[in-house]
Amino acid sequence: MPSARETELLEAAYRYALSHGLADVSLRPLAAAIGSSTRVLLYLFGSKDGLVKALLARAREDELALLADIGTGPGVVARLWEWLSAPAHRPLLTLWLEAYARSLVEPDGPWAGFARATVEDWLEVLRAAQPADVRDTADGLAMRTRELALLRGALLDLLATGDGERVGAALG
Amino acid sequence: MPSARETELLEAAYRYALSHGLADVSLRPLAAAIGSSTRVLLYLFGSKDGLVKALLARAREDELALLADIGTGPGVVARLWEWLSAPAHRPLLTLWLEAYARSLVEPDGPWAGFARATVEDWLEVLRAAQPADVRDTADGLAMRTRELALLRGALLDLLATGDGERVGAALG
DNA sequence: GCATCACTGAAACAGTCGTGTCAGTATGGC
DNA sequence: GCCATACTGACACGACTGTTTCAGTGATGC
Repeated sequence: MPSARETELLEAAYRYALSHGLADVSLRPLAAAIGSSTRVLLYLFGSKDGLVKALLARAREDELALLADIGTGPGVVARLWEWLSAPAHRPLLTLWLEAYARSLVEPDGPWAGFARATVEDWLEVLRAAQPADVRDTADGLAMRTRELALLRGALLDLLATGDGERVGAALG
Repeated sequence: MPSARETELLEAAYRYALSHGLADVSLRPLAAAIGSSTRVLLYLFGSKDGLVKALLARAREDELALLADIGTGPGVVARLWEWLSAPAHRPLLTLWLEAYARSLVEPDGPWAGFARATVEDWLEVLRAAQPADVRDTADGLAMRTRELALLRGALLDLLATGDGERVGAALG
C-alpha cells in the first residue's frame, strides 16, 4: 500500500508525464519539476522502471474508470467517441498512444503488455454492451473488433490532425 | 544528392531501425552494428537528428511505394489490408507507429509532421479510389476517413495481439 | 607528381543518465 | 527520553550521450 507522500508524488509525476510524454522522461528534470529529488523518487519507487510502471498503472486507472462509467447497451460507441474526442482528454490519449507504441517496440521493461491489455479492456466493454444473443457468437466478436478498430483509428486521425469535425462525421 | 556510401549506410541503418526501433537508438551501438563509426555517420548525415530524419524519409519512401502500387478503384481497402497484415511488413509498421506516436508527443525535432503527413497520404489514395461522383462531396470525405480509421485501428489491434484471424474477420 | 576530394580512425569534450553511499531530520509510539 | 520509521539532502560513481578536434587514408582528375 502506497504511503501518502508516494501517491502525492505519483500524482504530480503523472501530471508531468501528461504534458511531457513518457518516453524520454528522466529523473532529474522530473524531480525538479514536481519539487522533489531523484533520491526520494528512487526511495519511494525503487527504480526508474518502478516509477514508469506506476505511472502506466496510474494512466490505466484513468482509462478503466472511464470504461466503468461508460455503461452498456446501445450507444456505447457514440459515448466512447464523445469521451475520446474531448479536447481535455487529449494529453492522456497521447500518452496512451505513446505507451501503446512503446510496448510494441520494446516488449520487455515496464511497458510490457500495455498494448495487449488495453485491447482486451476495451473489447470486454464493447462485448458487455452487445445484445445477449450475439455476445458469444463469432459475428459478435467480429462486430466489436470492428467497433474498436473504428474508434482507435479515428482517435489516431484526430490526434494527428485535430480535425474533430471530419473524423466525427466519419463515425456518424 | 546522396553519395553511394551514404545510401549504403542509410540502408543498413534502416534495417537496424526496423528491428531495434527508432526511439532510443544511439549512434555508437548503431554504428557498431552496421560496421561503421559515429564519426562517419556524423560526417554523412550532419547530426543524429539528420540521420533520424533520413531514416524517417526512408520509411516513408517504402510507404509511398506501397501506395503507388496499390492502384485505385473498388477493393482498395481489401488490398491495403492484405498488405498491412502481411507478417513481413510488421517491423515496418511498428516503426511507423512509433514515429507516429513520437511526432505527436514531440512536435519539434526530426519527427515533426510525420503523423499528419501520413494521414494525408492515405486519405489521398482512398480518395483517388472513390467513384468520381462522390470524390468531392462531404460524404466522400467522411467515407474515406472512415475507411482509413478502420484500417488504422485494425492495424493497431493486429500489432498488439497478432490475431490476424479475428481482425481480418472484423474487416470483412 | 600533385592537389582535391570523400571518407575514416582515435581520442577527447562536456553533459546527462540511473543509481548508490552516507549522512541527517522529523515524527510518532512506547 | 528513546527508538524506529519515513523521508530527504549532497555528492560521487561509472556508463553512456551527441559532438568536436586532429590526423590521417585512398582514390580520382589533371
